[in-house]
Amino acid sequence: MHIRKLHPWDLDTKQAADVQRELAAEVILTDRLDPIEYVAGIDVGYEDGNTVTRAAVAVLNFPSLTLADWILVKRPTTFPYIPGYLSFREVPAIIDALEQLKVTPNILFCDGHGTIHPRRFGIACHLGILTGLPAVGVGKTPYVGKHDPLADTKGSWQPIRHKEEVIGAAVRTRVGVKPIYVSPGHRICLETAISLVLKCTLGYKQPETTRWSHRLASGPPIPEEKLAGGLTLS
DNA sequence: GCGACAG
DNA sequence: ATCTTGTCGC
Repeated sequence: MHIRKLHPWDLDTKQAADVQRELAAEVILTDRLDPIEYVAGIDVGYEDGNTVTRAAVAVLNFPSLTLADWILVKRPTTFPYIPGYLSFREVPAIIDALEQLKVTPNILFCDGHGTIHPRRFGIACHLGILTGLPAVGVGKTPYVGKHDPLADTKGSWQPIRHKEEVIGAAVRTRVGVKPIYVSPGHRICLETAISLVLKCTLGYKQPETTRWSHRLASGPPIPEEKLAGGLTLS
Protein backbone atom coordinates (compact mmCIF):
# COMPACT_ATOMS: atom_id res chain seq x y z
CA MET A 1 0.00 0.00 0.00
CA HIS A 2 1.13 3.55 -0.59
CA ILE A 3 1.70 6.02 2.22
CA ARG A 4 1.94 9.80 1.97
CA LYS A 5 5.16 11.59 2.98
CA LEU A 6 3.80 14.80 4.46
CA HIS A 7 6.77 15.89 6.60
CA PRO A 8 10.28 14.97 7.77
CA TRP A 9 10.79 12.87 10.90
CA ASP A 10 13.99 14.35 12.28
CA LEU A 11 12.30 17.17 14.17
CA ASP A 12 12.58 18.64 17.65
CA THR A 13 9.46 18.65 19.84
CA LYS A 14 8.64 22.24 18.91
CA GLN A 15 8.53 21.40 15.19
CA ALA A 16 6.77 18.09 15.85
CA ALA A 17 4.02 19.89 17.77
CA ASP A 18 3.52 22.19 14.80
CA VAL A 19 3.17 19.18 12.50
CA GLN A 20 0.63 17.65 14.89
CA ARG A 21 -1.49 20.81 15.05
CA GLU A 22 -1.36 21.11 11.27
CA LEU A 23 -2.35 17.49 10.55
CA ALA A 24 -4.94 17.39 13.35
CA ALA A 25 -7.02 19.71 11.19
CA GLU A 26 -7.25 16.93 8.56
CA VAL A 27 -8.60 14.30 10.95
CA ILE A 28 -12.14 13.16 10.21
CA LEU A 29 -14.16 12.10 13.27
CA THR A 30 -17.25 10.78 11.49
CA ASP A 31 -17.74 7.36 9.84
CA ARG A 32 -16.31 7.09 6.35
CA LEU A 33 -15.79 3.37 6.38
CA ASP A 34 -15.68 0.90 3.53
CA PRO A 35 -17.15 -2.55 4.14
CA ILE A 36 -14.78 -4.17 6.64
CA GLU A 37 -13.15 -7.35 5.43
CA TYR A 38 -9.72 -6.93 7.04
CA VAL A 39 -8.75 -5.37 10.40
CA ALA A 40 -5.09 -4.67 11.18
CA GLY A 41 -3.47 -4.65 14.60
CA ILE A 42 -0.28 -2.57 14.92
CA ASP A 43 2.30 -2.67 17.70
CA VAL A 44 5.94 -1.86 18.35
CA GLY A 45 8.51 -3.49 20.58
CA TYR A 46 12.17 -2.79 21.35
CA GLU A 47 15.40 -4.78 21.57
CA ASP A 48 18.99 -4.27 22.59
CA GLY A 49 18.31 -1.58 25.17
CA ASN A 50 15.86 0.28 22.93
CA THR A 51 18.39 0.71 20.10
CA VAL A 52 16.38 -1.56 17.79
CA THR A 53 12.70 -0.94 16.97
CA ARG A 54 10.44 -3.85 15.94
CA ALA A 55 7.20 -2.90 14.18
CA ALA A 56 4.54 -5.58 13.68
CA VAL A 57 1.27 -5.60 11.79
CA ALA A 58 -1.23 -8.46 11.97
CA VAL A 59 -4.11 -8.41 9.47
CA LEU A 60 -7.15 -10.40 10.58
CA ASN A 61 -10.16 -11.47 8.55
CA PHE A 62 -13.31 -9.76 9.84
CA PRO A 63 -15.45 -10.86 11.56
CA SER A 64 -13.87 -14.32 11.88
CA LEU A 65 -10.69 -12.81 13.43
CA THR A 66 -8.40 -15.42 11.91
CA LEU A 67 -4.95 -14.36 10.65
CA ALA A 68 -4.88 -13.24 7.02
CA ASP A 69 -1.44 -11.59 6.74
CA TRP A 70 1.37 -10.34 8.94
CA ILE A 71 4.71 -8.57 8.81
CA LEU A 72 7.53 -7.83 11.25
CA VAL A 73 10.32 -5.33 10.49
CA LYS A 74 13.34 -4.18 12.49
CA ARG A 75 15.18 -0.90 12.17
CA PRO A 76 17.39 1.35 14.30
CA THR A 77 15.55 3.50 16.85
CA THR A 78 15.84 7.18 15.86
CA PHE A 79 13.69 9.13 18.30
CA PRO A 80 13.36 9.01 22.12
CA TYR A 81 10.14 8.29 23.97
CA ILE A 82 8.56 11.61 24.89
CA PRO A 83 4.93 11.68 26.09
CA GLY A 84 2.91 13.47 23.41
CA TYR A 85 5.32 12.54 20.61
CA LEU A 86 5.09 8.76 20.51
CA SER A 87 4.33 8.66 16.79
CA PHE A 88 7.64 10.33 15.91
CA ARG A 89 9.36 7.37 17.58
CA GLU A 90 7.20 4.53 16.23
CA VAL A 91 5.53 5.51 12.95
CA PRO A 92 8.62 5.41 10.66
CA ALA A 93 9.12 1.70 11.41
CA ILE A 94 5.38 1.04 11.15
CA ILE A 95 5.32 2.60 7.67
CA ASP A 96 8.11 0.23 6.60
CA ALA A 97 5.96 -2.65 7.80
CA LEU A 98 2.72 -1.46 6.18
CA GLU A 99 4.46 -1.03 2.81
CA GLN A 100 5.40 -4.71 2.81
CA LEU A 101 1.90 -5.98 3.56
CA LYS A 102 0.29 -8.14 0.88
CA VAL A 103 -3.26 -7.65 2.17
CA THR A 104 -4.41 -4.03 2.53
CA PRO A 105 -6.54 -3.61 5.68
CA ASN A 106 -9.79 -1.63 5.76
CA ILE A 107 -9.02 -0.19 9.20
CA LEU A 108 -6.06 0.13 11.56
CA PHE A 109 -6.15 -0.65 15.30
CA CYS A 110 -3.15 1.07 16.88
CA ASP A 111 -1.46 0.37 20.20
CA GLY A 112 -1.68 3.87 21.68
CA HIS A 113 -4.21 6.68 21.57
CA GLY A 114 -6.00 8.58 18.83
CA THR A 115 -7.78 11.76 19.96
CA ILE A 116 -6.91 11.05 23.62
CA HIS A 117 -3.98 13.44 23.24
CA PRO A 118 -3.11 17.02 24.34
CA ARG A 119 -3.35 18.22 20.73
CA ARG A 120 -5.88 15.58 19.63
CA PHE A 121 -3.28 13.88 17.45
CA GLY A 122 -2.09 10.62 18.95
CA ILE A 123 -0.38 7.85 16.95
CA ALA A 124 -3.68 6.47 15.60
CA CYS A 125 -4.52 9.86 14.07
CA HIS A 126 -1.04 10.15 12.59
CA LEU A 127 -1.24 6.72 10.96
CA GLY A 128 -4.76 7.41 9.73
CA ILE A 129 -3.74 10.64 8.02
CA LEU A 130 -0.57 9.21 6.44
CA THR A 131 -2.29 6.09 5.10
CA GLY A 132 -5.67 7.64 4.42
CA LEU A 133 -7.23 4.62 6.14
CA PRO A 134 -9.75 4.61 8.99
CA ALA A 135 -7.88 4.19 12.31
CA VAL A 136 -8.68 3.59 15.98
CA GLY A 137 -6.51 4.11 19.06
CA VAL A 138 -6.53 1.29 21.63
CA GLY A 139 -4.55 2.20 24.74
CA LYS A 140 -3.87 0.27 27.93
CA THR A 141 -3.50 3.25 30.26
CA PRO A 142 -5.16 6.69 30.50
CA TYR A 143 -3.23 9.72 29.27
CA VAL A 144 -5.26 12.93 29.32
CA GLY A 145 -8.86 13.42 30.43
CA LYS A 146 -11.10 12.03 33.17
CA HIS A 147 -14.08 9.65 33.28
CA ASP A 148 -16.71 8.43 35.74
CA PRO A 149 -16.42 4.92 37.25
CA LEU A 150 -17.34 2.02 34.94
CA ALA A 151 -19.99 -0.62 35.62
CA ASP A 152 -18.37 -4.00 36.18
CA THR A 153 -20.00 -5.61 33.16
CA LYS A 154 -18.48 -6.61 29.83
CA GLY A 155 -19.07 -3.93 27.20
CA SER A 156 -19.80 -1.07 29.61
CA TRP A 157 -18.01 2.19 28.92
CA GLN A 158 -17.73 5.82 30.00
CA PRO A 159 -16.77 8.88 27.96
CA ILE A 160 -13.42 10.51 28.68
CA ARG A 161 -13.54 14.31 28.85
CA HIS A 162 -10.70 16.79 28.54
CA LYS A 163 -11.17 20.56 28.42
CA GLU A 164 -14.96 20.40 27.96
CA GLU A 165 -14.59 17.88 25.16
CA VAL A 166 -15.32 14.14 24.82
CA ILE A 167 -12.12 12.68 23.36
CA GLY A 168 -12.51 8.93 23.88
CA ALA A 169 -13.87 6.22 26.16
CA ALA A 170 -12.80 3.81 28.88
CA VAL A 171 -14.17 0.41 27.80
CA ARG A 172 -14.60 -2.69 29.96
CA THR A 173 -13.85 -5.63 27.69
CA ARG A 174 -13.77 -8.16 30.52
CA VAL A 175 -15.32 -8.36 33.98
CA GLY A 176 -12.96 -7.76 36.87
CA VAL A 177 -10.23 -6.28 34.69
CA LYS A 178 -9.15 -2.67 34.23
CA PRO A 179 -10.63 -1.03 31.11
CA ILE A 180 -8.89 -0.25 27.83
CA TYR A 181 -8.99 3.24 26.38
CA VAL A 182 -10.54 3.68 22.93
CA SER A 183 -10.48 6.78 20.76
CA PRO A 184 -11.00 7.61 17.07
CA GLY A 185 -7.88 8.00 14.93
CA HIS A 186 -9.38 8.91 11.57
CA ARG A 187 -12.54 8.39 9.46
CA ILE A 188 -14.56 6.93 12.37
CA CYS A 189 -16.62 8.25 15.29
CA LEU A 190 -16.17 7.24 18.93
CA GLU A 191 -19.32 5.10 19.16
CA THR A 192 -18.45 3.09 16.05
CA ALA A 193 -14.86 2.71 17.24
CA ILE A 194 -16.05 1.25 20.56
CA SER A 195 -18.47 -1.09 18.79
CA LEU A 196 -15.79 -2.33 16.42
CA VAL A 197 -13.26 -2.88 19.18
CA LEU A 198 -15.81 -4.98 21.07
CA LYS A 199 -16.52 -7.02 17.93
CA CYS A 200 -12.81 -7.79 17.72
CA THR A 201 -12.59 -8.81 21.37
CA LEU A 202 -13.06 -12.46 22.38
CA GLY A 203 -12.29 -13.64 25.91
CA TYR A 204 -9.45 -11.30 26.77
CA LYS A 205 -8.90 -7.69 27.85
CA GLN A 206 -7.27 -6.78 24.53
CA PRO A 207 -8.86 -7.22 21.09
CA GLU A 208 -7.41 -10.05 18.97
CA THR A 209 -5.71 -7.54 16.67
CA THR A 210 -3.65 -6.18 19.54
CA ARG A 211 -2.91 -9.62 20.91
CA TRP A 212 -1.52 -10.79 17.57
CA SER A 213 0.54 -7.69 16.86
CA HIS A 214 1.88 -7.56 20.40
CA ARG A 215 2.92 -11.16 20.23
CA LEU A 216 4.70 -10.53 16.91
CA ALA A 217 6.43 -7.35 18.08
CA SER A 218 7.43 -8.37 21.59
CA GLY A 219 7.11 -12.10 21.95
CA PRO A 220 9.56 -14.86 21.07
CA PRO A 221 9.91 -15.95 17.43
CA ILE A 222 6.79 -17.77 16.25
CA PRO A 223 7.08 -21.06 14.31
CA GLU A 224 6.32 -20.76 10.58
CA GLU A 225 3.53 -23.33 10.65
CA LYS A 226 1.71 -21.31 13.32
CA LEU A 227 1.66 -18.34 10.96
CA ALA A 228 0.64 -20.23 7.83
CA GLY A 229 -2.66 -18.34 7.75
CA GLY A 230 -6.30 -18.75 8.68
CA LEU A 231 -5.37 -19.53 12.24
CA THR A 232 -6.54 -18.25 15.62
CA LEU A 233 -4.22 -17.03 18.36
CA SER A 234 -3.48 -19.84 20.81
C1' DG B 1 5.60 27.45 39.55
C1' DC B 2 4.05 22.32 40.36
C1' DG B 3 2.64 17.86 38.97
C1' DA B 4 1.50 14.51 35.27
C1' DC B 5 3.14 12.17 31.51
C1' DA B 6 0.41 6.96 25.46
C1' DG B 7 4.63 3.26 24.44
C1' DA C 1 8.35 -0.09 26.34
C1' DT C 2 11.52 -3.64 29.24
C1' DC C 3 12.97 -6.30 33.45
C1' DT C 4 11.35 -9.77 36.77
C1' DT C 5 9.43 -12.87 41.58
C1' DG C 6 5.64 -14.14 43.67
C1' DT C 7 0.62 -14.80 43.98
C1' DC C 8 -4.46 -15.31 43.10
C1' DG C 9 -8.14 -17.74 40.58
C1' DC C 10 -10.48 -20.65 37.07
